[in-house]
Formats: sequence, structure tokens, C-alpha cells
Amino acid sequence: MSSGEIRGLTGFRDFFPEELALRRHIFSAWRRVGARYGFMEYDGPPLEALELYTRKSGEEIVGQLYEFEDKGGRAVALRPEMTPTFARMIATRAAGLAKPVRWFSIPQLFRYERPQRGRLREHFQLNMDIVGETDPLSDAEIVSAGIDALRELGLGAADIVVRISDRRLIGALLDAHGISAEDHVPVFGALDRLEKEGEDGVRGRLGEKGVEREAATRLLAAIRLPLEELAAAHGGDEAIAEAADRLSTVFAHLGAAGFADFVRFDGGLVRGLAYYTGTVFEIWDRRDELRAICGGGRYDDLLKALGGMDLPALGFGMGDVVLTELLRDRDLVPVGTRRVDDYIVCVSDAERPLALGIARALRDRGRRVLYDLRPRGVGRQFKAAHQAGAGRAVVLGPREAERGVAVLRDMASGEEREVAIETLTGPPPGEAKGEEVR
RNA sequence: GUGGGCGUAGCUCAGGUGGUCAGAGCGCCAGGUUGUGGCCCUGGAGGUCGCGGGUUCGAAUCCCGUCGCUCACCCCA
Repeated sequence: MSSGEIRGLTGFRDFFPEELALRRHIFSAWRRVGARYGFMEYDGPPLEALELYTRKSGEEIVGQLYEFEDKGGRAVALRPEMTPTFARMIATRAAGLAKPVRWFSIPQLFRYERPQRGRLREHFQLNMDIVGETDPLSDAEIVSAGIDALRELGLGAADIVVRISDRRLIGALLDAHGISAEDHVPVFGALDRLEKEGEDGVRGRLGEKGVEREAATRLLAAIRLPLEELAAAHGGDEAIAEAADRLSTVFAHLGAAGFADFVRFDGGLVRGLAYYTGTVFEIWDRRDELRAICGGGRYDDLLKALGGMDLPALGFGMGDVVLTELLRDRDLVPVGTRRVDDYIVCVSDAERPLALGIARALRDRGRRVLYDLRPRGVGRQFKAAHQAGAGRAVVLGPREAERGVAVLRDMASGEEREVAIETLTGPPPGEAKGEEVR
């Protein structure tokens, strides 16, 4: 790069045609799944009042935000997540919306931090949320939608796994192990280190939080238990039994829906966001080489906290950055599709007016049509047709023009046949759609 | 914010210990082939070797700084 060149900002992407094609491939898969699950698409502003993010997420998040003062002196921020905007939008109409509400969005989100693998300063994220339902069926529904958003792109149970837990369950577990409610959040933070630091490391962190060694060891053993054994291991603890039972129901629903191979209980799963109140889940690649592809959970208190009605809600976010890496890894990126249908080849300049008329007529039928923008040799034109990925060439020359015909050459087989020019310029035959005209 | 690695053509990369080291492949443009593409052959365009400074007779090469990319940490979507 020369010094005079203006580069794109760190952590922001340019989407060249190939990359935009992949992005659109992902978005369209997400939209198909959203539609199948009966979700309506919405969107909100990319710039919001800073307070929308600080009020519930705390001041510490400000360091990670793209935030600044606008010309009117307002503290604003580029949205780092969609949930607050979603909550605000729901709040303004909550009374009039039929519950449960099912909405999804594909916002571009921003975060001011150093880029690294799978994390940039900007990304797109599928957000799907259900508002107004507490039944475990809704938890299973949102997890199913998350799985299908990935299945639609060709990923299967061999590629991805959904780790599911429930803050109510883990909270009850902490209570049972003598950890007071106000310590739950920091303890969640410590437990989150389990995979990175191992049990000894986490025991040390728990010790700093005032959890005794013995208790820490028992706790670490407990969260590794299968869900079915967890309640049994804590005998008469009703809170644990109830939470475990509820989560078991979610798993049962997911099993009934055919997703048993995708899901797994993970008592060590902790989501960073403070507002989760129940089910939490993350989707990871099976090889565990990438960071989480998707994360979400139940946030029953957030809507009320943001000034709206007291409505239960749950949802997830699925980013495009890690997902793109996974699709590339698994060779699930569709290769370049045909760019044009027809390439019109003019043998001499005399056919140019005819070519323009044919091009216009074919384009009116919805066909993708290309022709040289300056006179070139026939060989060059065919080469260009080949490069453009044309399905067929429409050859016009003096010999054909004289007889009112054109030669259609199938670019794959090389077969040629003559057709009357009227069949190209006239109205589409029958009721067939343009794309189907051959 | 901290630390490691890396910056040579549009892309992927060669260029022991400083002395035709400005290169290859792919891609692009053109010609071979003014009525037929893919393959092949030939030619061409394209780089202040990220930028700045220093050492030296001489720096893509060594030193310092800086910017950028990247990986990890922190944190988390």
C-alpha cells in the first residue's frame, strides 16, 4: 500500500462480489429459516443513544463501544447488539402485539476492540427472539430455529453442537453449595474459565471469591454431571429439582423435534451477558477450533428493566464472521454461479442494431444478457462469453440476418441450432416465466 | 490496552551470509485466429520491495522508528 492510499478502517470489511455472494447466501438461508418458523423481519437504527447500552449492561461496556458525541451534544453509540433496540421496539407496541411475538433481524453490529480470529469491529448477526412465552416449548423452539439456521447452510450434527444450560439451575446449584446470591455473577465468571484454565485454575478463582476449596471441588464435580444425575445428587433440593426438570423438558422437546444429536447439557456453560435469567445456550463447531457461532438465552426481566411491559423473552444472536470461517473449513461455500444467460455475438457491426433489440427483448423476459460494448473479433466475443459464464451464445451475422434467423450455441456442449429472430424478440411463449425460456 | 509473527505485482508467493534480486505462477490486456470460446503459443501492462530514518561505495536484504495485517491475552456478539 502506498502512503497516499486511503485504507479501510481496521476491523471493517470490504465485500468484493465473491464475498458479497457468500454473505447473501448466508442471509438468504437465515431469512428462509426465519420465514419457516413464522418470524417477521424487522430492523432498527444502527446508531442509538449511549444510555440504551449503559443502563443495563453497565458502564464497563462503554470501552468496547463505538461511542461519541453527535453534533447536538447527545451521547450516542453504534449498536453493539440488537437486543436493546429490539426490547425498545417491542416495548412501544407491546400492548398491541399478539403474543408470542416472533421477530428476527439481520443487523450490522459494531464493537470497538482489537480484531482477532472470528471477531472484527463490525459484523452481521442473525437475531431471533420470541416474546411473551415462558413454556419450555418456546425454549426448544428458539434453539431449533438456531440449529436450522445452520442446517440450512449445510451444517449437520457432525459439524456443530448446541451446549445448553439454565441459569436457574446453576444458580440453585450455587445456593446449594453455600454461595450467596450476590456472588453468583462473579462465580459464573470464574466457571466460564473452566475450559481455558482447568479445574485448578477455576478453584483458585473461586477461592478469590470466597468459595472454600472443598466447596469448589464439589461444585466443579456437580456441574460436570449429566443433567439426569444432577438433581439426584442433590437429594431434597427442590430448587435444583425444579430447574433440572424444566431443562429436561426442553431437551425432551428438542429430542422429539429430531435434534437429539445436536444438543448437549453443559452445566459449565455461562454466558457473559448479565441479563440472562433462564435457559442459556451456545452453538459451537464440533472440532472446537472456532469460537461460538451462536449464543442466546432467556431474558425474562429485560423488557421491564428497559421501561417496557413485564414480558418474558428469549432469543439468540448468530454472527456471520465465525460462521463464514466454518463454512469455508467445511467446504460449504457455493462456487460461482452463472453470471449471464445469453451472450450476443455480432459478426459484423451491421448486426449491432439487431443485437440491441434482441438484448432488450430477452432482458424484458428476465434473462441475463451481455454483449460486447465495442466491436471485437468473433473469437474474442466467444472468449468473453465463456469468461462471463454464459449459458448460450446468440450469434448474429450477415448470413443469418439476411434470413431472419440467429444461431443459438450452447456454450457447454457446443451444439448450435437456428431459430427465427421473432422467437427471441416476440412475446414470451405461453405463460412461461422469462427464466424458463430456452 | 499487552505480547508474538508477518508486510515484495490484483492474488498466492520465491528472492543463503547486503553486490543484474525487481522475479515466478495465476489473473488481466493483446496477438496467433476479422464466422466460434475452453487447451496451447507469443507479447504486454502492472511493483517508490508498507512508510520514514540510519549503517554502507552499495539495502527488498542489516538496525531503529512508524503504520498496517495477523494470532493470542483482556473482554465478549
